[in-house]
Amino acid sequence: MSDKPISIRDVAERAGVSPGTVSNVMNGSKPVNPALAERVRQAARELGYQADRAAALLRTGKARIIAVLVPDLDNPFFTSVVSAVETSLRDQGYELIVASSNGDEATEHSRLAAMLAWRPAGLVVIPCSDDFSARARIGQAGVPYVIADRITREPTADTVSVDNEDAGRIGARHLLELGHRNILVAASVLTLGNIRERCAGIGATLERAGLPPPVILESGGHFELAATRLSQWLDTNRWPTAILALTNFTTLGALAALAERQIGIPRPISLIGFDDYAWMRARATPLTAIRQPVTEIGEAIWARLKARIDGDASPPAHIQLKCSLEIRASTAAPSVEDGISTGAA
Amino acid sequence: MSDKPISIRDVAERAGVSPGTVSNVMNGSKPVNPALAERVRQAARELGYQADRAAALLRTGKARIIAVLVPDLDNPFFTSVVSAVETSLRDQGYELIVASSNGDEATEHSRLAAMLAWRPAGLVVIPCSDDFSARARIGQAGVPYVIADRITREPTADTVSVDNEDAGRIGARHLLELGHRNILVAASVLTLGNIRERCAGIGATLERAGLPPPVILESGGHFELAATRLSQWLDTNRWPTAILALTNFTTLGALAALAERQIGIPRPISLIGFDDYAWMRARATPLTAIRQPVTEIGEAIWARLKARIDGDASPPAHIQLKCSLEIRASTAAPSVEDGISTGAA
DNA sequence: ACGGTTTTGTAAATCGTTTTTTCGGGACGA
DNA sequence: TCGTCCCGAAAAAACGATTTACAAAACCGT
Repeated sequence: MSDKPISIRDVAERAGVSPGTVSNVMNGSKPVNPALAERVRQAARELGYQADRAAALLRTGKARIIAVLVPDLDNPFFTSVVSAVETSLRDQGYELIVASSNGDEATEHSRLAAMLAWRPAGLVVIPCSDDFSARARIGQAGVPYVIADRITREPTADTVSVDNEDAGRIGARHLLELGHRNILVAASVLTLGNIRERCAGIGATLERAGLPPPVILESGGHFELAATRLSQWLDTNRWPTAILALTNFTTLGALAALAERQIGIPRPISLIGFDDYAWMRARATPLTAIRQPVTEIGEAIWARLKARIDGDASPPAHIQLKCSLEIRASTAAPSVEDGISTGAA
Repeated sequence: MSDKPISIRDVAERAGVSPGTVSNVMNGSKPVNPALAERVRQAARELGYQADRAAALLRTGKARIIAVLVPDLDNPFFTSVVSAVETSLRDQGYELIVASSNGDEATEHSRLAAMLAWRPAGLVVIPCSDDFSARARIGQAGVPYVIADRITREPTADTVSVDNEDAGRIGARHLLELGHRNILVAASVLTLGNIRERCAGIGATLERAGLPPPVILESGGHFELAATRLSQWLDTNRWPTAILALTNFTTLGALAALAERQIGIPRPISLIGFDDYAWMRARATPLTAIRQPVTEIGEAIWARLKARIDGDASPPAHIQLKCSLEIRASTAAPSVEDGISTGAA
């Protein structure tokens, strides 16, 4: 419709001042006469002036943009983190640009490069693999960044994640207290540090109770894969009395496998899910779940990133938030014939 | 680390050419001597040059940015659309900036204004209400845009949505064929055009079968609200033989209400869900569902938007994609005492 | 009243790219 | 051989905001 977007010049002309003054009024970088300022604001309002952010960015070199790179935009955990970050940013005049690496390292590199070309003020990345090789590229660009979720103690960068070992511990402890001794851990992919840490937490808890390490089934990244792997496993092994899922997709995989075989929950098999979504509650037997505090994760990411953007130069922080156990109906003491009915640990 | 990002000048100097030539090599806007071009490319590679997109944007006036505004980044339907769009954009050198209006009209306005300040090449918006008042603002900015999902035949803009009436019809027809005569429709909010259209499709189908209009329960936007409203309704009314949910949240609400009361599915109550997610399948009784083709929606949005960006000036198109019915175990003929066991329509 | 300091707004430089214009040399025709 | 045309590359202008440098005016104390 309107062919020419209105520039600062138009506003200046209308208010009878110079462009520089308009800029000062809008950003408050220099004091200006209140009367003039009002005239400028008036003119800006009348024309519907919106500063061209590209021009501002070019001059100042700092965009009010935060780039977020996640492995998968269809995974509700990742999107909920994005959502939480977006909520935090919103009021502070920042914009969010997102991209998905699709779990692919090459894509991760190229998407990262593309986003960095905008010279964003900050970067949030959930890497798609453990050795986050794109790190070098970020460092070179000199952009403040926070690594979330997957990598927990990168020495050169801030990280925000949950306390994965503890998450494993609380799940394992709960099952142990119920009397379970034969636990199957449904892990997604063991090449991911956070998954390994969750396993470690489980293993340590079992060991302290004088039990052998748990059976860990690496069931893959997506739902379908997890479902078939778990199905196969159940068909070829003696059933456990409990399954402990380590991601939301493996939780779904376990549910699917159990449902397909018409295996009851919590008997003969108890199930602990990971993450906490509405669909876990909207069931005949609501799922006991290890809840990650997604909102707090988002807030922590933004708090850290904002501090860095504002010049904080303290050594890299490694924030770990605690998961909580939401106890519901999908876990119970094992049936007598299955469980070794010694009391709780 | 490296304090100064490398500019086109650095590349030009290293290759012994002028900045303009470098630009021509990179964008292919003008032919250059192959030997020179290679030297330039070499230099660019060595320095790791990445054009500053802000500067490019300032000059050309068109950013390779697509802005997406959705009502809620925690609703998997919206994020799956975002994801599908992102996938389509990725290879074409566009970036995605997202914002959530949180279902709030004021926020919708302000977020929209903020995003438009980047002068994006295109805009995708899922409005948070029917009378999409922010439309004027977009028109003024002269940015090509596509309205998705909620508004189906805005006269002045391209729209992409599903064929909501048909979605209602296929759900109703399925239930009718099974013999259901007492159907509860779990709508979210009737102020939304797409929901009203789905209801209309259901109503029309029932009417054609000589049946009275269905009971429509407006159960609200989030899961919790839907769950309590449905619970209350079930406690105070005679039970239907089937529930037809019109959004993924109301599907969850219905599941929760039924589970809480230990009401069986599909008997005494059948349930049709809306959208199709893994959690609908990973159940003892997998859910019959009306599936929206999210990937196709995303692709259609991008196709339309890309055409507009490239100058297509044809009259506004209103693309409607068909939903499909995924028949699973949650629907069955009503029990004899409940259903009027006349054959299918 | 005067010199000096502090405000207050303007003019101009600047950011890094793209694009238009200019320029120089080689090719071609007469 | 000279003039013209053409081509490829360099030079310069432009984009729109911010910011520095600067000029003018106001203000201060002695």
